[in-house]
Amino acid sequence: MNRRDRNSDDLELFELLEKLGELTDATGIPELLGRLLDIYGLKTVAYLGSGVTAQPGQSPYLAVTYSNEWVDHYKAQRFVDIDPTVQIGMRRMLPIDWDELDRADEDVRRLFGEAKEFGLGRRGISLPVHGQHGDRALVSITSDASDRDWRYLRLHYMRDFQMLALHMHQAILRLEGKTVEQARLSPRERECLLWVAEGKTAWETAVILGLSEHTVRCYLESARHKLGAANNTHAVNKAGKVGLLTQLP
Amino acid sequence: MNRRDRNSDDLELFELLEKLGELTDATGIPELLGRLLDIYGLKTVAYLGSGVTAQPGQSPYLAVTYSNEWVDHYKAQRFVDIDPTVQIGMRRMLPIDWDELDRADEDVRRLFGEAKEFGLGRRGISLPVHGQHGDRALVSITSDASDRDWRYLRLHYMRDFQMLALHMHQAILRLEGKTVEQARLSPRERECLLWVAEGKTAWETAVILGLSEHTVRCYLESARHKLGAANNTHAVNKAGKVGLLTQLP
DNA sequence: CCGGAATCCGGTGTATCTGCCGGATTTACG
DNA sequence: CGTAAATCCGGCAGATACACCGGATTCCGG
Repeated sequence: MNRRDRNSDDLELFELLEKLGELTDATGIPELLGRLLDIYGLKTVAYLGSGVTAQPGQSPYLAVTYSNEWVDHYKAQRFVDIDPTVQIGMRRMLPIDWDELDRADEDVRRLFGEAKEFGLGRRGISLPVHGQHGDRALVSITSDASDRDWRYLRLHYMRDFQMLALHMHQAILRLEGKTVEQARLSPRERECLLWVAEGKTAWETAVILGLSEHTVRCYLESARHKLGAANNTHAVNKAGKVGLLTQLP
Repeated sequence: MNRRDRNSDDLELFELLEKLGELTDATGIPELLGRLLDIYGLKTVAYLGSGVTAQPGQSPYLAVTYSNEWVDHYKAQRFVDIDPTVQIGMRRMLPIDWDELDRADEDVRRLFGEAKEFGLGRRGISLPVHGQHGDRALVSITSDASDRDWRYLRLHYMRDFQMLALHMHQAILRLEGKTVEQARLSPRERECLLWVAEGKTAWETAVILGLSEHTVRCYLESARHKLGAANNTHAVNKAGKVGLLTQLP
């Protein structure tokens, strides 16, 4: 693959980031992924998000340039359970080069073998993304670059896609409506909920804040109503997801 | 400031990342921060980490190139409570340019005014980092670049420091020996906790999962013990922070 | 073969939560 | 000047959570 001029790539990167921030619905995502393939000379790009949708226990969010055949085959074979890029990648912070993965397992070698047949590149990188409340994503790219090029390219891929992955995750969170309906809690309501989230009872919270237990209960009730929560546990979960409980040092 | 050759900067970046990965004790950090100032022509660099030490409720981890006077003054004035770079930066995913911050507040203007007197640059960016276990960090850089240069530089700073911030955080986690005592919940425990987090009662959860109410209570009790939580609310909060409620099966 | 973990089920007494009733003052905003 | 929101306080009945007691089978690895 020919190395392109760095600065022209840079411009395209920043334009793409801007586009990601301006997306208004999910239909634009495949086109953006396609442009990534062109700009960086990649074989495939994939986004796998977990905890980005509102409902629990939902299947993960998927946006890929893979063929439908590969996606179907992957699902049918339950590859996700053994795929080291997912199993390892989702449990670390730094990006990982697929060359570093352990391929001792028979099933794993089969996975990579079949992946190649379905059009994935020989080289790959997966970049983990960590959101604010347990939401996570994994952006994986593959390439057919030569060994010599790869040594050089992988570092630049890691750098650019670290940004791209983050912005992509943010965009998808936004599109999935995770950032809307930000309920506004009063300081006292937030404070009470904060201590309840730490496992304190209403009585303990009252002592901590120097209030009557009944007052604390009232604040909690109010907070539940504002958040549309069925109980304190639900309220803590909802508030936590939108960053209302992020207490600072 | 003169723009340096991109590729030479790139090499230095990747060397720095490697050095960060090889650090064996915290004494090497100030030197690394100093090199960042040289390489990127910055005025200051600062790392603020929360939840990186083993014990909870500890004071945040700080590694800065600021003068001691500024750090002392900042603490004495309790600036952290009003500092928008911290208040906003710690609550978002994407980096933020200090120019975008709201400076309507009188105290905020005083903060930025005094910061300049103590040697911080006129321009700044803060980059949030999210770890796997609810740990967070904020890497802030300042510069005295001209308006024209800044427009160009900020994007490249954001890109390089996105990586640097991540690796810096990872290095500090490693040096602080942050034990990954990630509680391991059984699938059933996780499932029960998931529905309780959605506001369901034990009885409702039992119906959803096709179990007896008592069994659900047992799983929840077990989950509480594993997580060291005082009650279900506490357990949901703890599990949510570390992604136990959103991760793949 | 044995220990541990995961999957299930039942009961009981007490603590806590939740919803709903009532009241109050202060502050901010149009 | 009225209205709304935030800050506080009290009580009560029923639902729910919590801890601690007991039991069971299955599966996996040492």
